[in-house]
Amino acid sequence: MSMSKLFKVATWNVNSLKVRLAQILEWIAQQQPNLLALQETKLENKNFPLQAFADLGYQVACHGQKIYNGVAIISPHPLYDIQTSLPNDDDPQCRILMATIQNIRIINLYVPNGAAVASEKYHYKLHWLKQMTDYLKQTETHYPNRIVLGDLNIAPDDRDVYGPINLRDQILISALERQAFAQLLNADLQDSFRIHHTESGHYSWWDYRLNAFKRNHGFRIDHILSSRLLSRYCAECTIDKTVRTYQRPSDHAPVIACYRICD
DNA sequence: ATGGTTGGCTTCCAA
Repeated sequence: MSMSKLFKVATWNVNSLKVRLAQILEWIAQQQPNLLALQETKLENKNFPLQAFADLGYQVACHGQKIYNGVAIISPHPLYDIQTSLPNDDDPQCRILMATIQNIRIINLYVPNGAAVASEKYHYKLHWLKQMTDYLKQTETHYPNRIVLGDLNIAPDDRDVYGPINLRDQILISALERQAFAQLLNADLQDSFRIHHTESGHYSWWDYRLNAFKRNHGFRIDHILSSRLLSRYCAECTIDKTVRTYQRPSDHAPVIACYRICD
């Protein structure tokens, strides 16, 4: 008889770790994830509150800068082979953090937002995604157990956005972005949320403006993608929408996936 | 109709 345990993985764009620290610590204490990937920490590594996480039994790998961006991986397990950029990449923006945990290669991404279709930032986003996709395809066979997660800043199809007709071809849902997302999935990755849910209306981000959360005007842009081998063991994937109702919330809610892995 | 909110350490930029 083979024994398995649940390995709980989460991703959360916290929009400033400093502002959200108490919420994050409380959430970890409640959820006890085996892995939490954070984006938009907006914090230099030297200012990361390591001790607060150590007090909960968690260790941290972080890759941050002042004002913008910043990613971190929080886990009770040892973190191996940490990488903070793609090979031969000189991008000064802190958007990538990779580590191996429990024999699973974890790739935490804060994909560029893109600002507006056809803008300079939009082209940077598409170029960035192309570089990442090429890397993921090149390294596909090295990591049969792989999870790519984070704020991917793309709503993959019309089920993932509140007003697909009115918002057609806007940022986060434009045809080229969706094409880039599909290319990313071609690197042996499956959308864990869509393994378990096929219906529309589930979102992970709601704009702070215009009562978007109250009206459920959201986008599903935060994702947990896993290699096909690992996807077979994905038991569930949910979005913790309650977090968005907290006082002074991040504009994103955490996405959680659980995998049955062998002892 | 193209609105308005949040975070950072700015006199605006990014989301």
